[in-house]
Amino acid sequence: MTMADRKQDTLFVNSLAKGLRLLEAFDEEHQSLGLSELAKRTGLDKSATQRFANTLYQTGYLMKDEATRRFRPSHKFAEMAYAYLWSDPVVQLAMPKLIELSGRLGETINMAELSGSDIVYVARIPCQRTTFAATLVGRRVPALNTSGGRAILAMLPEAERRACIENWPLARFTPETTQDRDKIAELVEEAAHLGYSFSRNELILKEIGVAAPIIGADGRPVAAVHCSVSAYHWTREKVEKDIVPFLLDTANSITPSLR
Amino acid sequence: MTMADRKQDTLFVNSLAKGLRLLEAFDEEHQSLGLSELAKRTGLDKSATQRFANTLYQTGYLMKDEATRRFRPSHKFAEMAYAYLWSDPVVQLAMPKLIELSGRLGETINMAELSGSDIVYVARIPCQRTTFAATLVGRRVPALNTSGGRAILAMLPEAERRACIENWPLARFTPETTQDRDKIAELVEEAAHLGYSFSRNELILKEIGVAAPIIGADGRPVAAVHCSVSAYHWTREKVEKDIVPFLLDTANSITPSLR
DNA sequence: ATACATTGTATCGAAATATGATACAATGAA
DNA sequence: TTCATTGTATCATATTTCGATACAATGTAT
Repeated sequence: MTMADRKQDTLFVNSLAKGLRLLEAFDEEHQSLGLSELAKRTGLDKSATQRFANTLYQTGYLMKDEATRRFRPSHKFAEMAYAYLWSDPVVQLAMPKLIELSGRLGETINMAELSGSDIVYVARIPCQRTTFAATLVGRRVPALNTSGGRAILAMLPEAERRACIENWPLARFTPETTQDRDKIAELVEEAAHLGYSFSRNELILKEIGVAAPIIGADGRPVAAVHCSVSAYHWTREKVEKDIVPFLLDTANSITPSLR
Repeated sequence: MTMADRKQDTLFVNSLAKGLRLLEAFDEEHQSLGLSELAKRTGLDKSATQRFANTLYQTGYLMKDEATRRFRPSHKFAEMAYAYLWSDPVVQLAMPKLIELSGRLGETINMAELSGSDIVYVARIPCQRTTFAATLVGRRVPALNTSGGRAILAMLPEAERRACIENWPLARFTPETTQDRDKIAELVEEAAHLGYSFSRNELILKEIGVAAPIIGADGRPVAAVHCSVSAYHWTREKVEKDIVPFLLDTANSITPSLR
């Protein structure tokens, strides 16, 4: 449905959608925004931006630095995450098992769910050496560039898999981030055979990632458990020996039933 | 500003505010909601609820189970948390230090910020034995019922402190949750002297909590670092000896500068 | 299987609400 | 100081939302 169609749709409240656009204007590069920057980023005119920003401020979604007049996301953003995490049966099931895995391995454990062409981290148990961005829930990363995403992809039917690999966006995080779709196809193929996916230097240099898919009750992959270790201390062989068995075990034990 | 005043305010977009009410309708007791339940909880009529829910669905904020027609929060909720956490200078500063502390103590570490009369957990590093709700970012708990909240309160000026203790809401999580405001005043007083706050059985039975405040550049408390341990393995004395020094050290090292 | 209550979906005229142009104020840079 | 930029306030207009109503689908009790 295009924007024009929505204009006609009497069940679509444009004012709400526009207001939500303001919330989405805040990201890594835009931690705080002034009114005119907000207008630019949302494509709304000055007056509309003013009204929506004010509304979000009054309702507590945005904070306002009275000195600079700039807006920033508020706690409410974090509270919303709670509502989501609490409601997600996979998270409920997984959490204790992820903690256990983290205790056993002593390394960073993540869980991510597929959201469109990205994965979204929904659980993170950091350890020393974990980079800041990798400690925060809700981060979105293109699925094709992560072991987690590729582990999930590997469990999809052949045709679907292929289409995703062709069309989904790629990003570049390090000089080594895989940009070649044929190479990604290979990696996914490999993951389909092994039952887990391996990555190196994709998001951060000298980082090794292993991920195993979590399969839903309908047989489709819903998420991935992911372990991230330093290439200074680990080799692929050592990971396969000391991490993969536990990782697979954990992932397999998290199989959500139909409600 | 009351609802009636807002009606007059041309800078307040009611449609946006109403839409946001739907998002807030989801909490611990309401993981998924049907249209009429949503209407009941938000106080909107059937048609309005229909339009707003549909809009939130179209924009990806709510998921819809096509079988049951019930709505649920989506990943977007978690992504918003990322925007917030990323933008918060205290979180940025604190995260690595919290991880270090967790590594050193081997116990659950949290950080919470004051939000009105509640504290909101913005960072959580769980360990074995951590209960599910205590692993999720964004949880809101009445400040008076937590060591974290009381540690923050203790750093406020006398008069302000007193007013909060008189007026802020209390909840009951266990039979032992402190309900007596005089007792709470005592505990806050103690925290003001010691520089940290101690709790027992407040949120969960057999849980001991210690919390130390983080002071902002303006001298006012902005957050608290919190450590939670089992009363089966720990006593107050042992906590004071083996945990408090490190906790205070960590909290003190997180002092955000003015931008 | 049938009737009934409940919940969700679709439509539309009326009117309240958001619109966005504009003017003004405040800030900060030259 | 002047000028450019950003934020704030106001208002007539018509676009949007409103909410009553009718209809469809679901599930429950008889």
